[in-house]
Amino acid sequence: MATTNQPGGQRTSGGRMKAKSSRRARSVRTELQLLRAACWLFSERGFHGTGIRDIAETAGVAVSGMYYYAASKDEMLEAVTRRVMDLLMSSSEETLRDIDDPAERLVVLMAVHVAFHARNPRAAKVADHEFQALTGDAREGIQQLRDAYEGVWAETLRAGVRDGVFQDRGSVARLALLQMATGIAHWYRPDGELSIPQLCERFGDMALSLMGASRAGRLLQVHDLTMPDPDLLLERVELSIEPRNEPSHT
Amino acid sequence: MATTNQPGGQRTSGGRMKAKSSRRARSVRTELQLLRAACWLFSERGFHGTGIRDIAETAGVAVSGMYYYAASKDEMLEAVTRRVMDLLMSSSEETLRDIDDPAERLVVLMAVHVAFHARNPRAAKVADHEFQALTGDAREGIQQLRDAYEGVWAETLRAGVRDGVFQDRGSVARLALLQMATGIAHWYRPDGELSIPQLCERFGDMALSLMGASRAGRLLQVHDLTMPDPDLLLERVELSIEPRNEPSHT
DNA sequence: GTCTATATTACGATAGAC
DNA sequence: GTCTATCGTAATATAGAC
Repeated sequence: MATTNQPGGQRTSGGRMKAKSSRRARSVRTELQLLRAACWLFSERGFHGTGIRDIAETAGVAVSGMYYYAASKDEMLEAVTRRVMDLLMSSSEETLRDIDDPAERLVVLMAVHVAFHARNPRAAKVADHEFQALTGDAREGIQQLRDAYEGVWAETLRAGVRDGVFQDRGSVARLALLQMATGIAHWYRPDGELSIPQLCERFGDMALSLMGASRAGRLLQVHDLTMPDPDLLLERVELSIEPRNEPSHT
Repeated sequence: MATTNQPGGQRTSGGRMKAKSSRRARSVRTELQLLRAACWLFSERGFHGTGIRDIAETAGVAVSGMYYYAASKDEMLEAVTRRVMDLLMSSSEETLRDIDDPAERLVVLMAVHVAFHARNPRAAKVADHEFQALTGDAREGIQQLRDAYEGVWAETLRAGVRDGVFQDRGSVARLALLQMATGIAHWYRPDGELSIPQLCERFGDMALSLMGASRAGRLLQVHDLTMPDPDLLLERVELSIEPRNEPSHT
């Protein structure tokens, strides 16, 4: 997860802010603080509602210092969003590995999605709502990531319908499932009535209910299925740029 | 729905932009065009991403002409949002009148919510996502309307749980139900696979499934219940400020 | 790597003529 | 009621010293 920090080291990137052709090394710490500040502020005030002065001040650097790490405000938004989508995708695929049963795949997908959104609400909100402020290639790239992620859900639902485990509720079902879980980023609080594992189970149950999941004429519940280990799950959805506390600079 | 337009007429307001102590009358047509332009642009680019020049140009008036109708950009956002919440609330209450059964109340609430969001996606997006750009009293006022609306849902679910018709899934269920239907504003297209009445029925079924709605040991479906007349429903959710087509000025 | 200082444009809002 | 013209500020981004 940590990037190399050797002088002159070429980073292959893929989610990080663009490497300029500079001979100097970059401070990993500063880069992280900038992304965290951007993540926090974009989620709190929106992309257009956030000024580069706000980001720089929150991160504790001068405005021009920011431009050593990112070529523009847009690039910071892209960096935050791409990290979210990358981790969401990779943690899903990793957790789905070796699971074939459609019902189990659905509750796993839901558990990853729920855990991610509860654990990284700020970053998730940015990726879900602010990414549309991007334009051109950046937006297209993010859109492809989103499509790929939704594709995994679509395949899982289709397989379940084919096997007769799920009712066929069309693509509407996928959109409804994703939307209801994504909303968690807006209201989840660590001191709420449910812990993250409990939230995963409840949303798993709701997903199975919503798809009318049944086997041998009996309705399925999460309780009947094998769930991923909660600790492992929480570890997999850990995102480094999620702001840990309200920044004191503000 | 139409406001009086007599010179010097005092408007009691309640959702409209503030009446200044002006002796001149206001053009209802211009006011509507301004709100429509604001609605369109706020939904497309976000509140902070929209300039007053954009709004004025789209509405076909000079920038200063706008300020004859609204004291600030904030006030326009408040006006749009308040109209959304007012209509959502009033159409729900009207359609719920004389319906006591919790399961029927749930599918009616869902039908109104779905129809509203499919029919007025731009306005709904503004009310759902941009209202947080408001500050102070304006924000508090809108928040109260939202709380009141969610309260109707909460009561309905609680009654259903009390009667043993719904499973108890806590407040999480309410949030999930609202969220999944609200998402319609993001993806619904009039030329999609489902018409609005069909969408209402499908979401009604999903809501019943999600709540595990059953009576006499048999799972409930919308098909088993009385639904409001689709035409009447669509008429009730008609919002005057929803932009009808993409503005040509842009 | 990070800073101070500044260029340049866009923003929200207003004054005052008609 | 709607316009043209403009004010003052804040925005993004860059130049160049250290």
